[in-house]
Formats: sequence, C-alpha cells, structure tokens
Amino acid sequence: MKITSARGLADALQQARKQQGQTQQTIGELAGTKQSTVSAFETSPEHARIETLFKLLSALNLELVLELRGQAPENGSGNHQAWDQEW
Amino acid sequence: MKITSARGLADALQQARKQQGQTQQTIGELAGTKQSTVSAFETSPEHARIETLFKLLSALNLELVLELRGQAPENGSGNHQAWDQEW
DNA sequence: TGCCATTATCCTCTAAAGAGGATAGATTGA
DNA sequence: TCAATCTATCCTCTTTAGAGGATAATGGCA
Repeated sequence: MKITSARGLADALQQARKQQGQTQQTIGELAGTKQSTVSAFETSPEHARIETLFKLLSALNLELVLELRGQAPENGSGNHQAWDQEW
Repeated sequence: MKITSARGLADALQQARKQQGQTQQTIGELAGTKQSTVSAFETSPEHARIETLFKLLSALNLELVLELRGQAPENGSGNHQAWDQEW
C-alpha cells in the first residue's frame, strides 16, 4: 500500500483492521486508547497525533516503510539494517 | 527503512532531509510550515500531527508503505493498485 | 421489525500543536 | 576566532486531541 495522504493512511488502517476482524473497540483496547479515538482517526486522520498512529500500527501489527515517491521498492530480501544509502 | 516508532520516523525524515541537502527552513517552506515546526517534529515526533507528517513527506518527495511487521516486502514490481488482498 | 453490535458524537477538562513572530544557542567553515 | 548558517526555544493566541465517561446513530441479522 503506497500512502501519500492522511486519508489514504486512514483508509489503509481501517481496511487492515477489518481484514483482521477487529472492531474499533478491540483495537482501541489493544492500542491503549479509546474507541472514539480510533473512530476519530479513521474519520479525520489529519488531526490525529503521530503517537496515536503508532499505537494503532502496533495494535494492527503493521509497520511503515519510507520510500522515494514513485520508486520501485528496492526489495532484495537483503534487509539492510545499515542506516545509509537508503535513498 | 522499516519504521515502528515515532522516534524512528523522525530519524528517517531527518536523514532524508540531510541527504537531500535541505535545511529545516527550506523544508518548512516547501511543506508550508514553520522551521520551528520541522524542528519540533524531528525532536518530539509523538506530539506532532499526522497532517504535519504528510506535509513533510511531500516536501521530501517520500511516500509511506504499510507492511505487516516482520514481513518480507512482497516486491514483484507488479505494482498492485488494487485495493485488496494486500495483507 | 426488533436487537445487538458497531461506529459516530458529545460533555468537560487538561495539555499542547502550530501559526505569527523572533531570538538564543549551537555548528561549521573561512 | 569571527561570522554566517542552522537548529532549538520562547511569547501569545487560537484551536483541538484525547482522556474519562456516556449516549446517539447506524448497520446487520435473525
């Protein structure tokens, strides 16, 4: 999932949540936040905090990857921990 | 860059910025925000807004990808726009 | 058509983001 | 070592996220 907007992010998280058969309530509990906060995030992600994003990512067992826009993922299975030459 | 925390995100953005030879000032201008906001983001990302994140991603020409944690990127160059079966 | 589950809203309060605007501190290079 | 650049802070003000806590709307299903 390539994400370039808050809306796209919210949609992706919502879809992941549903695919995992979770409700806003259960995810909220896993994330240590309120159901209403999950709802707000899915509805108006722009106004949510980064902190909330990572709580949700953790609850959904997801992680982020940063890529240059329009770049083909440099795959390689060779997972470079190395902190350079990435872009 | 696999990102699983606000700190990691801030570090990655800062590194991308430096690699692009940009200052907080120039990125702030590109992003339509203040240099002090860029500084705050790099220093305490948890408290920043998702909105600010996407302003910065845009200014840095970066995009996000969501992946299941610990999953090898399903590369394939076959870029599936299709909005399903992603996880 | 009712019920139950799920999501959206709302109240109050506290903490704080980010804008405008500006300076203190730190970094780096000549 | 001095000056130019870059980053961290700070002031004020307005807006709002999210907590605690709870109810209104919706959605689905039998």
